[in-house]
Amino acid sequence: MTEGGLRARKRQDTMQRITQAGLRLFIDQGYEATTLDAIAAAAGISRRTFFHYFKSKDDILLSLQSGMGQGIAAAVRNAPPGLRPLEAIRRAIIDAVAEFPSDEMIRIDRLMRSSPSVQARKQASYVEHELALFAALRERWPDPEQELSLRLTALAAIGALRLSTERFSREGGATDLTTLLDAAFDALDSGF
Amino acid sequence: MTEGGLRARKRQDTMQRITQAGLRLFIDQGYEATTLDAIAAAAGISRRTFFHYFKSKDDILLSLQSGMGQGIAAAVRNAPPGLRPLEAIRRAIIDAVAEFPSDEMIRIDRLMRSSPSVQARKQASYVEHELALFAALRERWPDPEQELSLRLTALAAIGALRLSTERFSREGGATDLTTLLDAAFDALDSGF
DNA sequence: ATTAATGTTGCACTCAGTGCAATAATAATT
DNA sequence: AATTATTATTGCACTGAGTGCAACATTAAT
Repeated sequence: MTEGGLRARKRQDTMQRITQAGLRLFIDQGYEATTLDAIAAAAGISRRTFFHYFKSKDDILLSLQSGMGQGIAAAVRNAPPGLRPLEAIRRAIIDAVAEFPSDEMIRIDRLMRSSPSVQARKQASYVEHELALFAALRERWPDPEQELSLRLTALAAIGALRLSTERFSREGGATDLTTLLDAAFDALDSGF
Repeated sequence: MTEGGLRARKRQDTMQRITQAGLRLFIDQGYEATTLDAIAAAAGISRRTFFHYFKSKDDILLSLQSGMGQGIAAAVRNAPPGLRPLEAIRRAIIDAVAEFPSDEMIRIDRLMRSSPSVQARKQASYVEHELALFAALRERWPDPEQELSLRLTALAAIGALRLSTERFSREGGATDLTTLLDAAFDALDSGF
């Protein structure tokens, strides 16, 4: 899985340095107040090089959340038979979420809330998650008649994830994220 | 309702000039290729003054869609008794959407899709709509036990609106928006 | 008519992001 | 091991969005 090339290793290393330098500066000085020059300097690269690793300043934060959509979709694809879609998604999401350390999640979410543009792009990334999940659902339960329903299921499920994580980090982790997710999916189960 | 003051009238006038000039330029040259200088010049104001009317270039497009959330929420607040929340919302949304001329809606949506940052902020504005709708639902059906369910109802309903309008403009208006909305709400009615 | 409040503008500035061309580092080839 | 081809890094110069400030103009209030 891990490419042994020197290039790949260096690249991974640099990317991590950027992310860590960015996070530390964001936490210390605030997101908007942190310039790309500062991040690049702290990461030991030039300002210009930064843009070979990230397309924008926002992407530093966004990248930390980006793997989740694919993870959920993959888990749904491999869901055991006999489950309703919503139940398969519920398990996939709860598993995927368990990967992330709570305190980091809270810190990142706090940062995201501090910048309107990041906040907006975060919402857009949820839509990406919806689409990835929907694609997985179509493969697993192929039925042209039910496509709209599946699309809405994906929307509601990612929405449940969004509400739960939002409340989780707003409360500073007071309630267990799994508990919040269970409550949300129970509510979805009982319909509108 | 209409303030007779000269200031207010001038202000409204200028705002409209900006919006129209912006739209025309966006359509002609593309969103990204249109600079604020060009818009300001076309609207007969200075670049600096533009920022007294809009907080950003994105807001020109966003403002065209901004009234809807409040409209839906207001309609829900005044919904006739005896309706389930979802049914009240369905009617409110269908009414609100009927206000907007189809072709303009399609043109604006096309523009929004051309710019990642606008696209992102559009998703964020849907979240605002969700919250406005949720606030209205809480007033109309106050029940602390059901808050989560109402929050998810708002989420799913605005989601249905999002999917429907998205498909509507992607197809260039091939299917009537009301038809798409009815299908989406029917799907929501039958649960997951 | 005078004063107070608000709107408009220009200027100078910061910062994000991009294209380009030169240079340096790694990989592939013989 | 030396050479050649790829790919990464950097500096430079530029565009364009957005902000603070102070001067000036316009509308409103007295």
